[in-house]
Amino acid sequence: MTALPRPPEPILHVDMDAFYASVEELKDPTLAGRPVAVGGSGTRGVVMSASYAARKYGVRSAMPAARARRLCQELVFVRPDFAAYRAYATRLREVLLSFTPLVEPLSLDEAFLDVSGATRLFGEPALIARRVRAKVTEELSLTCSVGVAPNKFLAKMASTRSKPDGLLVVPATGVTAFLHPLPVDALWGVGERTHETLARLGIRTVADLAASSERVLARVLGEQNARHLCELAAGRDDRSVVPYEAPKSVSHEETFEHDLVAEEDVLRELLRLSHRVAARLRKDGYRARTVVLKARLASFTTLTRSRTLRDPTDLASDLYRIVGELARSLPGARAERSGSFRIRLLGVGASGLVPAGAEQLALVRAGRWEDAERALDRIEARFGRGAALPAALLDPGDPPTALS
DNA sequence: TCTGGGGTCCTCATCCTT
DNA sequence: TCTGAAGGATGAGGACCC
Repeated sequence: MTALPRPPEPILHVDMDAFYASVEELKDPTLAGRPVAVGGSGTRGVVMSASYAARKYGVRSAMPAARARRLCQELVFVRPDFAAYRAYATRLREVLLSFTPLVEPLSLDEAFLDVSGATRLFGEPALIARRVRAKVTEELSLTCSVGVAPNKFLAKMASTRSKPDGLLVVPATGVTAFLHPLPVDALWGVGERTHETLARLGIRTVADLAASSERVLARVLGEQNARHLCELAAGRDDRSVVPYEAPKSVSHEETFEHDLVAEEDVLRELLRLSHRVAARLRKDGYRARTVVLKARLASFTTLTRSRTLRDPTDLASDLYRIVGELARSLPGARAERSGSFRIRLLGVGASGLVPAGAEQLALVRAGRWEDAERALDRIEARFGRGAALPAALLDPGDPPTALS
């Protein structure tokens, strides 16, 4: 059997419609058709996902919760349930893998597919896209939008333009006609800042960008960005669909309902975040060489500090020791007790990841800490997060709780 | 208007080694 | 031994994505 030639539009981008909000509507059918926003818990929240009924009022993701409430009085706010979203994402992945093994998840709710090897079995890419949409609806009771195009960037642009519940094919012969009339900020990678910069140069559409000099763009955007944007404006993107990529970093961060002022509060939160990051590293089988502290002050200034270790670690005690030192060295940290150093967000990150098995022979580790933290992992695996905590994270007012 | 959480990638500055 | 250039590693910050 001879292989079929590679089709001119072999890449699909599958994007679920209002994913988190739609899952919430499935969990609670009384929400169906009502304006729903996921996120926005507390006074400092933002909207993570809005149902299409909410979008009619102008509610958008990343919008502050207070503003969303002003736009839509009947808006129903739901706390995010990531366990449910992950469960649906797993089912979505199974559906996509039933068409091709070349599935590259981009986030919980979207993925690229390279279907060039699947046409003999399932037909032309556009037909595969229709089948994917039907099967997603059948298996998950959710809708998705699909873009079909010669490359990943164009497929992504196509799915965005087809939302909600749509399908758009960008033929290899129609790339310029599809791309050039679009506003330049429709391009992947052009956010608010770049949009402003381009507008100052009189660049408003993709056609304007395509007609611009790369040297002029490089002066204002940097060489790499300029080259990248010129490639996109021409519809070129040679990245292939990569089914699995190892993570490059792991982090946890939290914005507090009330700013932290006292040093002991900051350290307690750092300890908690260190345990979450370390548990994640151990669960995924990585150790980190670089430890990162992130702090956002009340002024919204964000500071990051990092330190690279000689020996990689997956222990919270190591992460905590380092982020604690980094926190104490922040400018203004000494003024904490006077109340002038207020922290709205703290984050702990780990990068420079290496597989945990790769350097175990080189390790002479503090055995007791490692044993203790692995015991915490086992208890959490059995009884859920927070079932066991380091003593420093217990509220002194809490009575001891028995596991039942 | 008042800004989440978890990521990736890029730029620029600085330090260190060759 | 000193000096300067080049290049890699590291650290900080910013922009962007969903």
